[in-house]
Formats: sequence, C-alpha cells, structure tokens
Amino acid sequence: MTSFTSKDVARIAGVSQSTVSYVMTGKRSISEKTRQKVLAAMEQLTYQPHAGARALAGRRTQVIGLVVPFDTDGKAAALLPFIETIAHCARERDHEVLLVTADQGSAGLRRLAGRALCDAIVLMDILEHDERVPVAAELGVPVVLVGVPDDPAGLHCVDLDFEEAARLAVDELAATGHDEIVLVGWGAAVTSRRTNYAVRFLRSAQRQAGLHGIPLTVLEPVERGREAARQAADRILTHDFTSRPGHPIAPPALPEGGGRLAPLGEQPVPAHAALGEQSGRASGRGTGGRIGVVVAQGTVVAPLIHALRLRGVVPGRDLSLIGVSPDQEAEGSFTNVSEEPRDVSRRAMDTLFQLLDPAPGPAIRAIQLVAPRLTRRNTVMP
Amino acid sequence: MTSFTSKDVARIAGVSQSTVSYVMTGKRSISEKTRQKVLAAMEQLTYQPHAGARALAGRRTQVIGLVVPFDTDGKAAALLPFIETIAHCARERDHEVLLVTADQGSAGLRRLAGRALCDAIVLMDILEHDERVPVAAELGVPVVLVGVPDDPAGLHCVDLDFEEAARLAVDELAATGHDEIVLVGWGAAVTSRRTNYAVRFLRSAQRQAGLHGIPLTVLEPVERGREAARQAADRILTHDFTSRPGHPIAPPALPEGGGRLAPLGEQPVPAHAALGEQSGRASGRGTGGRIGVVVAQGTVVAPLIHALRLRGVVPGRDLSLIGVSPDQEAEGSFTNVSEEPRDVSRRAMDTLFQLLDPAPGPAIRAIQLVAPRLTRRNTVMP
DNA sequence: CTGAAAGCGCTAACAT
DNA sequence: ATGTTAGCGCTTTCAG
Repeated sequence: MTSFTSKDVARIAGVSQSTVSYVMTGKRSISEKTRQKVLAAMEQLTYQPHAGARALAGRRTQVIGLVVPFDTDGKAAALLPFIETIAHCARERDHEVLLVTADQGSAGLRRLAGRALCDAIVLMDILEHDERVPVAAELGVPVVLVGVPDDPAGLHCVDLDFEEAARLAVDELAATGHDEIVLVGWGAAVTSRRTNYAVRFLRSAQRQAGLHGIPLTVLEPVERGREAARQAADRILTHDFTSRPGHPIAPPALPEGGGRLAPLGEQPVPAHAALGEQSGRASGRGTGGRIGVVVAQGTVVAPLIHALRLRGVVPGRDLSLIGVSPDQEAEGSFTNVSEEPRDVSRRAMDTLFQLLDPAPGPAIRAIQLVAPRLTRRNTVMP
Repeated sequence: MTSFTSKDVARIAGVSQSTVSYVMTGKRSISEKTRQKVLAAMEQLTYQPHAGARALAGRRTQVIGLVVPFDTDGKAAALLPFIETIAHCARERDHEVLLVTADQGSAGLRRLAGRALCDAIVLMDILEHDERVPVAAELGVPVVLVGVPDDPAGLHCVDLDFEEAARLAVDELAATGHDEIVLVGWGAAVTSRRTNYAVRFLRSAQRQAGLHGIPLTVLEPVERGREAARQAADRILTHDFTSRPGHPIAPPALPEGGGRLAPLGEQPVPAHAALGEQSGRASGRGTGGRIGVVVAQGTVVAPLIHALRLRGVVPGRDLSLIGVSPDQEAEGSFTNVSEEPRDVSRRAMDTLFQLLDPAPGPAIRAIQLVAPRLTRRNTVMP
C-alpha cells in the first residue's frame, strides 16, 4: 500500500540515492559489498521503482507499444500467438507492453511517441500502401513493421516469407504431378486493401506455377464461413472461375520471366464427382486431371474440406489440398504451409531491442523473412 | 522529432505553465480567451504532454492494466472481443491499456501497482479459488474482476450470469418437452482448476433440471478438437456416461431444494441412430426419448454437430442442442445462449472508471452479472 | 568506487 | 481568473 522510494532504500542501506540507482541499472561498477547492502534494503522494503519518475529522468519508459489490427473477427484468432509471444519477449527484458488498436490509425502512433509512452513500437498488419508507415518513420522512436509495405520508408520489416510459402505449395503440387492449380484466395476485406502479404503470395504462386507450366486460376474473393466455403467448393468442382463481385487482386499482367498462365477455362478437366452425391465414394475419380487446391486463408480450410466431402470429394484422394495456416490448426487435418507467428514475433522483438541498444555485431537486415515449413499430412495425392 | 513542453506552450500563449496544465485537466475555470490562446499554442507546437512527468506529478498514469489469460489455445479466440472492447472503452476516456499475461501470476499485479504503471486493473479469467485475488485486494489500486471467485475479497466482479445461462438452456429444453438432458462440459484444464463459471453453470443446470424433473447427466471432461467431439457424440448416442479420466466437476451432493437427479443409467433411452451409419437419414427417430444436449464450450459445438451428423443424427430433428457461445459463432448454425463479451467488458470498464473517480450516483454493486440471451435457431426440436 | 546536487516536465497547493 | 512555487522519484552529470 504505502510505497517506498529509492531514497528510503538509500537511507536503509546507508548509501546515497545515486548508488541505489546505479545498482539497478548497472551503469557503473559497484563494490560487491555495497551492492549486497542495497539489494538487501530493496528486498526489505519490497521496493519498486516508480515507472513515471524513471521515464522522466531517464528518458526510457521500458515499454513497447504494440499496434494490433482489430477487425473483431477475421483472422483475429491468428493474432493471439503474436501478442503472446511479443508480451513474452518484452517480459524477458523487463519491458511492458502497451496495446493500441489499429482503428486509431496514425493518431495512436503519434500518441505513443509524442507522450513518451513507449521506447519503441511494433506495428502489425501492414498494408501494401499503409498511411501509417510514413508517419511511423518520422516518429523519432524505433519502429518494427510486421509485414512488408510497398515502401518501408527505412523501417525494419519482419514477416513470413509469403513468396516462399507460395513456392513451397506450388512446388509440392508440381512434384506430385498435378496439372491444374486453384488458388483459393482472400475475402474482399483483404484483397480490396491489397494487404501486402496477399499480393506477395498471389504473385509468387502465379510465377511459380508458370515456371512449372501448370495453369493456375484464382478464386477470389472468398469470405469466411460455411456458406462461402460451399460456394468455393462448388466453383472448384464445376470449374466456374468467373470472377465475382469484389475486388480480385489477380493482376492482368504476367510476371516478367514467367511461363504461361492458362487463360480461364482452358484445358477443361472433368469434375471429379457429381454434385449432391451424399455417399462417401466418388464416381469420377482418376479421370486423369489432377487438381491441386491451395487455400490461402487458414480458417477457410476446414469448412472447405467439409464442403468438398459433402460433395463426395475427398482431399488426398480425389484432389489435393494445401492450406496456409498455423501448424496447430492443421494438425492431423491437412497438409499445410505454416505461418510461424511465434518466429515472426520473436524476430520482430529481437530487432526492436537491437534497435534500442545497438550491439556491436553486424547490422540487422532491413527486411527479414521467416521461412515457412510445409508439413505433409494426408490431403495431397501421392 | 524534437518535443515541446508545457513551458513552451505557456511562453507562446503568454500565460503561466500552470494555466496550460489547468486548460488540459479542466480542474479550474479558465476564461475562454486565454483558453483559446493556450489551445492555439498547443496546436501550433503539436504539443503532447509527457506521460511520465504527468504520472509523477499528478499521481495518475491514465493507464489501465489488463491481465489476460494466455493458454495459447483454448478459448483464446473468445478473448479478443474482450480485449477490443476494453481497449475501446479506455480510449474513450483517454486512457491507455497495458497488457500483462496471466502466466506472470501475482508478480504481474505487484509490478503494475508497485511501479505505478497504471491507475486501475482489470483481471480476467478468475478461478474459483484464485491466488491473485487476495493479492489484488491489497494492491491499493482499484481492481475489477471479470469472473466471480469464491471470495472476492471486497473486489468488484463482473461476469456473464452463467447460472441464468444454464437456466435459459434447461428451461428451453424443458419447454420443448425433452425428457433427458446431457450437459457437455469443459476440458480437464478448466474443470481441474475449477474455473468459477464452469462450477456456477453446472450447478445451476443441475438445479434447474431437478426443478423440471428432468434427468441431467454431465459429460466431462470434453476437450476441444474433432477427436474429442467424436467421442462425445458416441457417448451421447450410446448413453455411455461413465466418468472418464480427468477431474469431473460434477459434485455428488444435490442442490438443497432441488428435485431429483437421475442416477446414471436410469431411464434408458434408445439410441437415435446406429453408429457408423453414413447416410443422411437416421433410423431410430421419434422413438419417444427426447434428448436435449447443452454444450458449455462454444468451440465444441460445431465439431460436435458435425460428428453427430456423420452418425446420422441431425440436431433439431433427432435430438436438440443448445450451445453457449458468442452470437457470432452461432449465427445461422445453432441455437445458443450468448456470452456477451462486449457487455461484460463494458460493464467492467464502467465500474473501473466509477471506482477511479466516484460519481455522486448510487454505489455500484459489488457483483454485476450480465444477462445472457437465448437465440432460437434450428437445433432445438419444436 | 561513491556522494551531492541539478534537473526531467508536470501538477497542485498557495498566493493574489 | 491567473501566476508563483514547491515538489513528484528518479537519473546523471560533476566532484571527489
């Protein structure tokens, strides 16, 4: 209840206040003897330094600002491992985490820096063109972006290597002899904002499919939920890839060195199962066309598999399916390319602290991409 | 980049520093003329008060500490609406949110208060016997608990009215003529910690079922995931309610005024469908026994419905099912009793701010329970 | 290796 | 209605 100050500690330890301070910060050498006296006094009073006073005098708040996206729904659940890991890393270095929601836009950033609420900022869910990035760059506080914008404005970025993720998935399907790839993309909310990772993933998939000479078509927008999954399943099975309302990302331009991209509708492949079939066994199996489906949204995978099954199509037998999702969700369920939120977060925090107190080592790279891993389960045909 | 102080503002506005302060806090009346001068100066310099200095001098940090559970998985996703709403309420009153993870235990609480990191604390996911509660009570900082412990130690509590939730579900099943209720409970992690809401819900369901004279059995522990859902489905259909490894909450004692509780195995009801049946139509339908299933964990509902369907049992036709979950998850999918995370959070924050600056009105109640709502969809037989 | 003293930028008496 | 002034509790020169 009643709180003690470093002055009290100093008095009890029989030293000066500055000595107490130096014991805490380690910014100058203290004889082991006085060190112990001070520590004992701190213990005795259960002393805790006043964060505000420290921030005022020392120009260090020991707080990390964390700006998180908050759509309420969407990939909200995927957010928690990030937050948790960041909180954990902060704690490891005796820092606190101040939470700011993205809906506050640049104002939140300005507050964090202007009011000296934190020493550094982690900015999540970066868009391809993100108005906050230029603001963040002028803040006078170290900022690490989780995501890669068009122009990082000199800020450090950490993210999953989505291009590699797309490559992994497409290569896997190519290696297993598929002759068509359907990329089930994101919802309108993501594609219309041109979220950077979506763009990177899509482009890379197209390029890689081109290199393999495999036609790739994009299904988009695909929202979350059972109904959307049903529609997607139908469109995959009927080869109905006509574009729908929304703002599909799919660019008309081909990647420069890329191989051919099949026009929509080319090389028709027979549907693998009649719609509405309720029994487990599909009829039109093994007709020659091998479809590989890549699902970009982790949350869409399960309902999509379900919808396909209801239509008598079993992933791993009648067609192949690879999802992009945290390993946890995929476990025992489908072949996936992992999102590695923990690795990404940890890298972001390492970078942040490196920026805060530069260590002698080699300079950190401006853009750090964390390698995804492909884990084979049972949804890709051999 | 370079930051201005209230002294700068004062100089430019041609007033004293204290006047600037009073303009910001509104703690004494200022003539409109000087007020405008000051505001203009602040604008011109894009002045922002230094949070640390303010905390030091004013003994107010304008920060709310938020202690969140972090099991990584579990009901993690259900957490976000809470966090989001709390962040929003804080922002409305110009407060920040400092995030602390529950794995830090009481140490986190001590830090928050001892270092004067925040003015008040929201403590989530309270256990029936929670070691943090007595600590929180001695902190010298207002604390609001989200959840109701055995002994609140004088702290204010806000939570969903889980007893009412159980009553709603049981009453609904009673009103629709069910003669047996199966309560699909929580996983070992929850029941072994005797999380308070689980206990409250369970006891209330038992009591209410007793009042209606409907036998109620508890299936527990039930973990998340497909496999667990399959097992639960099997056990429901085969009436295998023998207890399993884990620490089932189900108390041997009957509620004092309660009606009879059927012993396990009493009044056998024929299974509604043979196991392993793959076709959509169930066979043993309408045999007279009407089973009502109450699913306490929101995340279990979907996989359970799925598992039941695979066994030819359709909720709403062959048996009834009511889930406890946020409306969002239930939408278009099953009859549910809502968890109202936003209402709970808002009440918690209102209480917190009331505690921070007591308003003249009537004293706030120590325990506030938010009423759940039952929304009828299509999983309860008429 | 340790002390003494000067602020950090703000708020809140105490004055007028 | 406004100005003056004394700290809030810590860090960090500057001295020894």
